[in-house]
Amino acid sequence: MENSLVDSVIREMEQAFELTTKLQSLVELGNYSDTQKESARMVSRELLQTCNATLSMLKSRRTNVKIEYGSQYQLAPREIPIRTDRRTHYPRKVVTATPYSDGHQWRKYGEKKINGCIFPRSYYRCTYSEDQRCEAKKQVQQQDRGVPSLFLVIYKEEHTCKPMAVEGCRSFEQLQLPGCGEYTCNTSFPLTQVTASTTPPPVDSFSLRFDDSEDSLMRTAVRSITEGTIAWRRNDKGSVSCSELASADLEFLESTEPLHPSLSAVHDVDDEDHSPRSLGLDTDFFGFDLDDMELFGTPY
DNA sequence: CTCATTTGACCAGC
DNA sequence: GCTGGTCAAATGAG
Repeated sequence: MENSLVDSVIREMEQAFELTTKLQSLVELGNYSDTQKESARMVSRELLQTCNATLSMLKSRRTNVKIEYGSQYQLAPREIPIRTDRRTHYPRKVVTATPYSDGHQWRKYGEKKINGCIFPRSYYRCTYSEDQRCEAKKQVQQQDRGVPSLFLVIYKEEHTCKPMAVEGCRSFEQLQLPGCGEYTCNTSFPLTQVTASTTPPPVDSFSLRFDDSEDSLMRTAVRSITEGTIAWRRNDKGSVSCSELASADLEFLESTEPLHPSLSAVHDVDDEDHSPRSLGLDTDFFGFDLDDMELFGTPY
């Protein structure tokens, strides 16, 4: 695809991304039943997922295309820093509600009843263990307690394979919240997915919402962003990307389990009309790292 | 027919 | 001998 056309499609998709986020906010604020809100949430998540997947594909294509000097849509390819996993120590223990959707493909090779546990332990190895000599393995064991069901996942050995795209899987750039635990976060967000095609309004605060699937309550933690904690980058086309948010201490206003699978990271902003709106990034947590007390998930 | 899962057998470490 | 991890034949789904 021609580079300028790719850029045009990217801008349209970014617009769709932003509009979906806006729609999501409107639904949350609107006078709808819980069922209607849940349905809307599901649809908007699907939309954001689709936008994100399309954007990822387009951007990866664009970076491979030589940008012609003087092109109408000349844009420096946005650098999307490839985050290396700091959790390189193995085995790595994770408690998650979604043990089977971690972005990799696994093949089960055994199951064992473990002493003192109600549920058996399942043993998986990477689907590409033979094809690509990938040594990655994991053990999955449902916890005896926990509603909804929680699973202890022990990862052994790092993936060395290059997995094929899995239908329905989200992009795997990780959104990490180092130091999470006791409902207090010291965040360092690689918010590379948050973009806005319009001139950015000033950012006033940053909030995290845990979408509690148990009682459908939205619990919010809000903390003002202090000087120097956020880096909004504008380019000469007026688009903006938030690349990093460092050292914003967050404390949750209400006690809630940190293990629920959905989290929204929302930047509350005021635009020129001083009407609040949000630039959002939703994340499905698929794990809670017991070793590092670290939440991680995938933005979409 | 192919491939993934299931499940009992086997093995190593303690 | 017990326990946890892996193997491999049987089974099932598509």
